[in-house]
Amino acid sequence: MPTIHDVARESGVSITTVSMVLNKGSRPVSAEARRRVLEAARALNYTPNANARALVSRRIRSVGVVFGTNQTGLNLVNPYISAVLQGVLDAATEREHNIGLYTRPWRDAERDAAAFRDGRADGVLIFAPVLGSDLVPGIAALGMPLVVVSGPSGEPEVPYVDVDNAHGVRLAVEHLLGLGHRRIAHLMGNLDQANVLERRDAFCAALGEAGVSVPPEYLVAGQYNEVSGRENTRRLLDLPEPPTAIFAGNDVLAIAALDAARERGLRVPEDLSVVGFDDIPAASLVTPALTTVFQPLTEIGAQATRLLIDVLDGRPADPGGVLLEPKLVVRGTTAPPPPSVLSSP
Amino acid sequence: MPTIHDVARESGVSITTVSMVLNKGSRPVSAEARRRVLEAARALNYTPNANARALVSRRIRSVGVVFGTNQTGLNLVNPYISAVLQGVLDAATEREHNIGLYTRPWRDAERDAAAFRDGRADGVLIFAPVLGSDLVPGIAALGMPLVVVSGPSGEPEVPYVDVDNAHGVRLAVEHLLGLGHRRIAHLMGNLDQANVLERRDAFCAALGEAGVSVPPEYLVAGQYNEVSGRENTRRLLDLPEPPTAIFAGNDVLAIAALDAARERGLRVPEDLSVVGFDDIPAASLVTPALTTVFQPLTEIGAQATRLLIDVLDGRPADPGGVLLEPKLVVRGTTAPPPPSVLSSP
DNA sequence: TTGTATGCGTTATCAA
DNA sequence: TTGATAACGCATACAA
Repeated sequence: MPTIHDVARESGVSITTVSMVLNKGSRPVSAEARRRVLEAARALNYTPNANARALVSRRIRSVGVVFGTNQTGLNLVNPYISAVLQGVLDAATEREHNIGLYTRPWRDAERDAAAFRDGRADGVLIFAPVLGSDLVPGIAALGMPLVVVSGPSGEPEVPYVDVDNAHGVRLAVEHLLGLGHRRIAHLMGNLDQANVLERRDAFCAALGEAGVSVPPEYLVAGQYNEVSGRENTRRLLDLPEPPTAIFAGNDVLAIAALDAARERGLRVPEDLSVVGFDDIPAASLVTPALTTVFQPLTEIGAQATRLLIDVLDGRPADPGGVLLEPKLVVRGTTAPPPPSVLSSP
Repeated sequence: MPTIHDVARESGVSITTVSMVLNKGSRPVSAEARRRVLEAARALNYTPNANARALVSRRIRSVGVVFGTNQTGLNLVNPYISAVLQGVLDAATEREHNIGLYTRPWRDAERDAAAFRDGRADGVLIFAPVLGSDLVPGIAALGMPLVVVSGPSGEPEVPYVDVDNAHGVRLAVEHLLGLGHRRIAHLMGNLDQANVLERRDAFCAALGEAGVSVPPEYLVAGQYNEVSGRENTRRLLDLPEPPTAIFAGNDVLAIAALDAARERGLRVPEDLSVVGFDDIPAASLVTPALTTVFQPLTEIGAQATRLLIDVLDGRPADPGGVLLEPKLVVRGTTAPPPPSVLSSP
């Protein structure tokens, strides 16, 4: 592989000059020297070695991606994750950075945080860290530039980008309330995720303000997957006083709820209304199409990435978090509750 | 950031010894020295700098990912791509390699191939290169280890991993033939992709062997997206003698066909049968659920990655390609053709 | 306008 | 069993 020395020799100049022209350095280079360098570089198919360059410049122009939920590993098939990663990719491309995916499993910050400071990336994006994990403070303490994507960072100095969960939930609940629903249940993911708690609290708050009480059995926790969604929906429908509407913590859960309802012979939206969260591609494919809260996943990934690269470039980031606005997308799974219920005691 | 020198000083040994114990080097180290080094390394939160290491060892334990269709950029939201990338991720994790996503736009090999040899990755995975692109031969000519994912490499020395397209198509066509269909159309993606050509050829061959002729207007090319799928399906349904079954080149096209059929008031599968290809998650979510040809996307990504890392580790890869087996998944969009058609001339 | 020399943090070679 | 020291390929301070 050709090195800067080869280019220098070939073009009859010093390696400094080669470096200067290839890096658009500030120092003056004669037109002739420049021409020769460029020609030689092209002839030799020369590309600077990023590692050598990083070693001296302390910058490699790559952003690292770390997955907060290390237990399960990254799941790109999860449309939520891939949409966010797409945003990261877009922004990184636009700012001329590569992306590095850290694959090494980690357990705790004490032991593993330092591994993310191995020089492969200039800064790190942490995807949806689980609540109570010490990874974020651990990496931050090492002085590694850090931004949290899809979740609060928990640390005042660590910026984060997320959707405004409280606002999104409010949109969903108010929609259901407006249709006349009063018996509204909430299908939740795992309580070790911050967004699950945020959505639950916002759910209770929104209903509370409307003077609607939430029986504890209407709040069902589980996982953000189909199996959990189906089981918990069945549980809900088996209640002596089943809900007339279900607000699911995400679309996967909502789609599972659709399935479970159908299995029970309930028509959606006539007998049961369902609202999701995320607006993943599948939401518009199911029948009837899912009413859901859209969150700008790609934009969340992109903003977090821009924020991180700003920090890397020495532009200080505003402390605190950035909350992007969700949007209610009304489709076919919501309608007024059945009359029988309206007139019941 | 602590360096190997800090660890050496802290533990009272030379950097050579530190390097030896941290890399499980072959040379003997006293138990006492080893203990002290380990202790110091942990106390200092030391992590070896991957760039410095790569510079001398010429190995960084990262695999690069390059997207063959550079025009549109990577689209992770495309479930096809994300499933393959997931497999890459799994295999890289298992073999203790990181993943680097190359984001720089490229045009032609002559100008851009060398950029992938910048030392950030030891070898490169090219995703679905477009037909006629000189990128694969270009990178290969530079001596960079290379494996093509989801597509033929076109070069005898460059290994590739893909699904057995011909077999998959045969499964689909034989299923439709077995149901009694004779008027079968094929919705295609862009003809600049190898798999599109392979599927088309296999389609014609399978029907030909069964003695069924394929009128040219039954072969419609477009793009692998919904808009194209919908338009081309309408075109097909508007034919004087419309098909009774549509074999779509991928699931996105098939789902679009479902939509277009519904729009025309046709019932699926009673009036029209539809078969897809890929078995993306959405395939089982649509109503009725899509009959399709499953391809092991994640496994394709994983095998390609293992192949590449084998090469990097000095284990020579078998030349040629690896073709993984598809599987027919019969769901709700296929049935015998309507009787009126059977009895028509 | 240009070149020489130093150091970035490692691994590996040599000598002890 | 251990320690100097020379690369690795590059950017840059210093010198000319």
